Amino acid sequence: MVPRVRFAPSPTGYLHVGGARTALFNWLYARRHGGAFILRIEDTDVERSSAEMIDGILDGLRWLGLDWDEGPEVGGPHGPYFQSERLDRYRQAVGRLVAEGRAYYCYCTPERLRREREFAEQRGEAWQYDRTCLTLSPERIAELEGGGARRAVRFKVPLAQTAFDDQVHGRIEFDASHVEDFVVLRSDLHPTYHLSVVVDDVDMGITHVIRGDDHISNTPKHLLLFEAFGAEPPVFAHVPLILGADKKRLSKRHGATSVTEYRQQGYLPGAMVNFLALLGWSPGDDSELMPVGELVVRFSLDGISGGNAVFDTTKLDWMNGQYIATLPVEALTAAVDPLLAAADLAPTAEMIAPDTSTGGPWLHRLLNLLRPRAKRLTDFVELARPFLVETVEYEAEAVVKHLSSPDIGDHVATLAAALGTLEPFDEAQVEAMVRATASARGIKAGALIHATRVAVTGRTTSPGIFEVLVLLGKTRSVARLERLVGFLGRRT
RNA sequence: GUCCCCAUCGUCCAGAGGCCUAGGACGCGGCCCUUUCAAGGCUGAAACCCGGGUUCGAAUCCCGGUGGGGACGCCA
Repeated sequence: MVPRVRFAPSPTGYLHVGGARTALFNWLYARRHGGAFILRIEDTDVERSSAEMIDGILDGLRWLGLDWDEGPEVGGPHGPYFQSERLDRYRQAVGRLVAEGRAYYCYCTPERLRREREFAEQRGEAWQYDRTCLTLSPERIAELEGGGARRAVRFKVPLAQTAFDDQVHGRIEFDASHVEDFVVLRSDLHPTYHLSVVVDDVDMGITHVIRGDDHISNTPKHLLLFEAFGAEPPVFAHVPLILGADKKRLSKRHGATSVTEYRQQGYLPGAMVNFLALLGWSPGDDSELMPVGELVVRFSLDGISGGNAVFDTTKLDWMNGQYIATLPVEALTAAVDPLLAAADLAPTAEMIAPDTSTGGPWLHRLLNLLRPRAKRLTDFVELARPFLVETVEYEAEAVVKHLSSPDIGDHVATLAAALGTLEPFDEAQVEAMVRATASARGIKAGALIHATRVAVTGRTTSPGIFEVLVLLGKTRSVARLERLVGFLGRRT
């Protein structure tokens, strides 16, 4: 049997990291077993759904690389994949339930039900629908209908014991007496969630339902509906929830919760996928860094753990750094380029021109130098700034820390002169010259190096200074050293 | 309140009766490398929620407690 799984988001918000992980698990399962990953939009709540949210969710999935086999934009044999376009189907299914006596019309007003619930809550009790409308006399019904009363449809929950073998929790049993006669069709003729999921899962031939833990208590309702429709229920796997640092359900107040935000913050989709996969799942050994292809091969439902997981971005940062470290330089350049442009640091044509003598475009060499120092793509902007501006700004701290010695200007001037005639201008030669100059002037190499760093980057920190000098090239390096000499001269 | 799920280092996971003196990763401390910052290497501190069972033997099985989470809508 070819597995068919689905991700069924409700477009009432952006793609949440919890939703993204649910989608990922479904996708991994489908790809692992050569099955189909179906995307279905649960937009039956017209009040809260919007086209903008749908686009956001689709974008988020695409960014993560979770492609769907059936669903919006790609279509498929079981469409439509928007629940808002399947209303007739739901009404038909409900009609069948009513005809078979498995469901009944309910004329109770939402106000009355709400009051009942509030009373019960005040008494510290749970309240279940009292089945008022199950036993209405034909006369009373005629009266209500004649009066134009709005009616919803409720499922008549049978006296039963429901049970299922959850793939992550094992056997879970529920007594249906704890389930009230829930509404399946609202008075505005829109189906409720419970009805539409089951109808669609049956229609779309879903074999495995992988969803959040919060749906465990809904499962009995769904099981009852599958039974009422005479359909075989799918296999269920309820994955634990993602919590914030305070162990509360992850929400806005914990910081970024949508994948779009993480994208904007400079995270790589591969890192995000790897990180999310490890939240609540493990391959069974100590593997951590697994590209998506490996995740696909190793994914299994029984590797999903039962407890909730705290979303800790510290580890995500580390993982992102690992992915940045190994990203092909072309891809890295493409990812960083728009960020540089946005910061008014757009690389020039010469910077990206192929350079056979040095093994690659100048920009590639720069990014490779910066790479181990970046945790997020956005870090590259500040890291690269000194290399992409014409004149660097000297940070006050750097000036105080490394340019206080009275003779430092002379030392730098000497170095500038020496480097100006250096040939070839490569790392070994530059290093030898810097050290020789320091030695000849009777100062520590470190002192000269620090001053040089301030001259060429304006900062106290940078990649290795010899690499930096070579990358900048002789002309620019010397010019920057000389400019510092001028700066110091003016200062004193 | 009722029902359900869960419970190993601060965090994410490994562990499915003896392999556990409880392993890995992030983070944190130290050391090394070193011109700075990173990266990298080595290393240290850090946990089986509590109480009863079962068993020759329990982190692993059972029961209870406690704690955390979830669900109880004409939301999904």
